Amino acid sequence: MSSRQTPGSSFAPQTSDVETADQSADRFEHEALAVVFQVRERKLHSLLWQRAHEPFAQCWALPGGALGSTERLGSSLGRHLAAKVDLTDIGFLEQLETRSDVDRDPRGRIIATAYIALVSTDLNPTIPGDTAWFPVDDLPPTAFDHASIIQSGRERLRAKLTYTNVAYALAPRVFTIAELRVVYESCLGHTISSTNLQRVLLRREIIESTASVASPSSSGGRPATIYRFSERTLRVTDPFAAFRPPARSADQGNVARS
Amino acid sequence: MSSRQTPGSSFAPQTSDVETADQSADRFEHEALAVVFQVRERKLHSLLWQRAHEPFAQCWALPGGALGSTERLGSSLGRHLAAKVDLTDIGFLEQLETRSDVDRDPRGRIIATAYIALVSTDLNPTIPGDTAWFPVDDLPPTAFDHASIIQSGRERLRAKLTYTNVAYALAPRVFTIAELRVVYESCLGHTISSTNLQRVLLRREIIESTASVASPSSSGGRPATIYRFSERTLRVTDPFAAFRPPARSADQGNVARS
DNA sequence: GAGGTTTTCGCCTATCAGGCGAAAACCTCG
DNA sequence: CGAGGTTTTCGCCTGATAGGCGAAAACCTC
Repeated sequence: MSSRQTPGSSFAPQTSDVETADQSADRFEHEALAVVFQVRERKLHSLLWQRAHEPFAQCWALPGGALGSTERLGSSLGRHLAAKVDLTDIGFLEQLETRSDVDRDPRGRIIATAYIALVSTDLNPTIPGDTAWFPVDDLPPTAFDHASIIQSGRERLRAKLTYTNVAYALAPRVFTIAELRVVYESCLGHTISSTNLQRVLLRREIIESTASVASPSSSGGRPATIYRFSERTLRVTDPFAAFRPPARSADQGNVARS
Repeated sequence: MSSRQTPGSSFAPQTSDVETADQSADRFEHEALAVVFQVRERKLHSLLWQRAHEPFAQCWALPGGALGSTERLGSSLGRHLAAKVDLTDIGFLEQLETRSDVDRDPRGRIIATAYIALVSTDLNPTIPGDTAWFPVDDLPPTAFDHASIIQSGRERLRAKLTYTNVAYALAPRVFTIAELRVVYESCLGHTISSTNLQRVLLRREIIESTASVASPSSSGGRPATIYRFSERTLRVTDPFAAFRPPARSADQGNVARS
């Protein structure tokens, strides 16, 4: 995460000035990669693609591809994903990090910018024969630095679940608390109580109940209320950060005053 | 922050396969940029560099430079910074984001990866004549998309101050609460009480008191205790995220169904 | 020593996460 | 149709944390 370093060592100032960087600039191949997350069978999965040739033949790699000269990284990734998966809509796409290690690719110098993509649990896109979903806790042999990128993605997702409403992109449009609980548990990697999940998300106004209730399953039990996300765009709902700005100006009358 | 987009539109699947991306790959110039933050005179400043030639002549730009073929982005940035500023040590350097807009640079296609660099308040590096510190709230005309990058950096810094100990890279090695307060207020953009600042940082064990006290200033007043940061590497001290793992200290709460 | 200044500490409150158990609302089986 | 089981939902409680306010501490100058 925190890529620290010690530039204390004196770098030899180069003769080339930034102003004249265009004289004979190095150029690099650049690829966009996607860590596509989806919760399947109570586990967080990532979409991988099996390489046919060297290097890393038979190993599994993140989907993505080379950046074209007329496109941005985001749309390049959308293009490559569309060519591989019939994902009509990816609920969330966010830049993760850029890897520039000189030897990260044996074929040569290729810089990679990774994105996080989230797919709703109610989608099951048809994928080519050389791609598959893998539980992030049980990955096959992976190519390049992709395992490390997936790990970065997991941590980012985990953190964002706790202080934003990103889960809207992982959960179906409507859901019960029990269903949403599976999504959160799969991503966070530990159990959470549905009681607390409901309370926190309702208090933060991340989710809201609809009028309808779920048809009770054959196992009996009280039918669950159907909920939906109040907003389907990323919102930071961080009621917990310290050092908040001073209390607002004259606030509107609070009702509950027992 | 949240780079959303709508990949719902159907991308035309391209004929080129990822496997054969090396047939005639596009190559791009790549530059590393630094948003160098320092608190000076109670305001958050950023180090900028005035361009002499077109495009954006006379405008101010982020320091940085072209990536070389044998270096990673991080060390490339260290090299360019060392050539421009005599910063013996930058306390913190973290990748921010990569900009790939096709027309972000009129000279041609240049991809830029921005970093955040933090400089301690007790340093006053000598800088070349064409560089200067500017308050981030009062920036001069800026070049390219650099103003927007600075904005991203501010938000990242602001967020990280509230749930990590990054402030160690902005504050001097030892300090009083009053001095540290200036750092926090400058970055956060609003006043905070020194009482609360001290309590929160002590409880989180981000800072610790030393034996010594400050020599009282001429204005009188009780001499302040000298504090230091307990650690000088990034640590997330987020006592506030929701959905924490169950309190069991014995077993790690895995998703194993109860 | 009196008065002013700055820091530090204790007391208090509000808010939030989270545990626990009871009540609600459904099922199936006898 | 009622008893017992299941799942969801809600209320009550606790503990931890952010933060406001004021008093006490520790220094200065006059």
